[in-house]
Amino acid sequence: MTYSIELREEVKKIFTAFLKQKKLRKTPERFAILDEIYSRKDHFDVDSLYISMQDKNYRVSRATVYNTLDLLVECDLVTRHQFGQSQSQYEKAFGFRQHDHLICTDCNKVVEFCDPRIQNIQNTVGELLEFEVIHHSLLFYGNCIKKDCEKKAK
Amino acid sequence: MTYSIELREEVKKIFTAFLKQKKLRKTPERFAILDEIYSRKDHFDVDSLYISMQDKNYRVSRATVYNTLDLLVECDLVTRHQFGQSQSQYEKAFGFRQHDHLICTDCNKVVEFCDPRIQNIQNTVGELLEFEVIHHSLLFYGNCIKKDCEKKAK
DNA sequence: CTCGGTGCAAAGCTTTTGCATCCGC
DNA sequence: GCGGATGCAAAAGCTTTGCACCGAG
Repeated sequence: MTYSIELREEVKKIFTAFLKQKKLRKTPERFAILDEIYSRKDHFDVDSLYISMQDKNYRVSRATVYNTLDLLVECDLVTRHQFGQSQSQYEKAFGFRQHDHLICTDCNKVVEFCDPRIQNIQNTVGELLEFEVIHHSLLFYGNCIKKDCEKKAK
Repeated sequence: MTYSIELREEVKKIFTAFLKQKKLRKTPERFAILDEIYSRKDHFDVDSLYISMQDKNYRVSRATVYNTLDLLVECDLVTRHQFGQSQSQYEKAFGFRQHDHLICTDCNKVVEFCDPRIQNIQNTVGELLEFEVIHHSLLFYGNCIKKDCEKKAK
């Protein structure tokens, strides 16, 4: 759909502007990684992103993936999450409304939700404790009820 | 203060009951680790806990610390947090009201706060998405305003 | 006495770093 | 052409695992 293509063009412009402002180079690797991320629907970890790119015969090193992800997080095109304990999860962040996550501790499924009341809490807390809150992370952990939840074997 | 001692006794009873129920052994190491955790005021990571115990001439291995922490998390006497990206942070969890955290991205200071409205959100979301929410983690990231915040050198 | 728990060190995994080469500017 | 960026592999950090020995039940 054209919407998606327009979005990806806009995202490229934002990244280009960011790189220019930071006096960094517009390398093909950086844009290939950005493109791959925005072609994905969901959360992903570094390794699956890396492997996807290998599969498409676009050879980038893990080091470059990590490096580029840092830049994309810095310019708010990508969000970093810490759902489990081990590796970081990432997610595209532009053009999608802010949301939080519900994690099933049995099947590890991640479901998104959105509740405007979080903003109120953020405002209250920031004011009360004299903090300027930039962003937040709200995770609910629990179990799917009557859903296709299959407990993962340990 | 006596309160604290009573609390620690109660915590030991809970852990003992948990171990019994799970048919696990009540080893001195396990209780030494529990005791060390409940003598601490704040959040801590595995390594600082390990070092504290070495300093007090109580020799436990890192493996035992990890193992015991897993048990303590399982029986809800300890909470595991993922504030940054690297290692897990832990915190005693019994006898202290549930709270969430505000993290300064400049100086890494962690401040606690408590807002009952989170419970409402949890209820709504759980009902709406048919999840049984067991626990949550709400993190606000931002900067201290007019406080003793010193940007950490990179 | 049994077998779960511990300590130690080695292995595992994710992420970072060093260095030679490459290429955007 | 210069200096930043990449790729590769090696190193670093946190956590887990394997194995022999120890000690709680």
